[in-house]
Amino acid sequence: MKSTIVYGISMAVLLFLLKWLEVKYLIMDNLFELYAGIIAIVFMVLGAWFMYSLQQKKQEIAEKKQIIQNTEIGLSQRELDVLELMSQGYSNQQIADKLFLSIHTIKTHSSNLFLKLDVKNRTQALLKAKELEIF
Amino acid sequence: MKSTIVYGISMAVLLFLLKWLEVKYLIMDNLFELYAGIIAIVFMVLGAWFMYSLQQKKQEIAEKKQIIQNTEIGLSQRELDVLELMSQGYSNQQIADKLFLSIHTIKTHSSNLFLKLDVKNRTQALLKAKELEIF
DNA sequence: AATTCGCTCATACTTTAGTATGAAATTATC
DNA sequence: GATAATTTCATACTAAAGTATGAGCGAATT
Repeated sequence: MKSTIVYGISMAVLLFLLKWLEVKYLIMDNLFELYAGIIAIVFMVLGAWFMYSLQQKKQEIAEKKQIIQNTEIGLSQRELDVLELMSQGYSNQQIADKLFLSIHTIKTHSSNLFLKLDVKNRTQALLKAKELEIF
Repeated sequence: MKSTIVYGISMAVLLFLLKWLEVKYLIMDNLFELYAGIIAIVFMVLGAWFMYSLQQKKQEIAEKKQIIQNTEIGLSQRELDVLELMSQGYSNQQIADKLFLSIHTIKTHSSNLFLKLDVKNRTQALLKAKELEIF
């Protein structure tokens, strides 16, 4: 979508430049180097911009993947909350304090998400979350 | 260093193209669009290439940082061994089995590397190791 | 209305992790 | 060769993590 627009714009700019040159270069032949330089700069920027937008797309695709995998595993919202804090290195007690819950609740969510992720402890859960690109 | 060379080459290419054009465009005026297109393409590629090499440099700098920090923290070989297995989600007992050591030794190394990394538990150690890009 | 699901909390228990301390053997390092 | 750092193991302890089970509540679904 966006790349098509950019392509159209760049083509328009090129044609505009060429037409402008067609009119002018009979009068000022010696300024050709300047025009060539302008074209070079414009398209150098365009090239850089294309590279940039290409990587932006890569990121978007990666983010979409995350969402799909997130929903497929079937972690509930609270389980995701706990997993996120867990992945940041917090203890159960710290997670309980942050979420205003009892440590018992955190342990329940922990055990449940361990089952869903098919892991034995929080370290493995962290690795699995990273592997599945949940965050 | 490398960027200077690339800059020189690109300037040389530009000058070559311009000189070539100077000679030719008296004979074939109507092919100017072609030359402009060639310049555009060449510099588009150059722009993309610059963007690419710019990110390569970023990576190199990051990698150098890793090495410096690795050596500055001063983890011993055994501590690194334990940290590596720890970062792969293994329990102390499993690490002991893999390294043919007692679980007591693993705990000693663990405590020591926690002090050196300034962390409280293995989850935080894992994050720190990732942050410092030890592996 | 009944059922399912997610969230919460609790008790009781087992297992694992982590700390403190000491000590002996090995290996670098000066 | 003496000193310092590393590696290994041990005991004893505290703290945290993890499991099993049950139960109450509310919201959504059938």
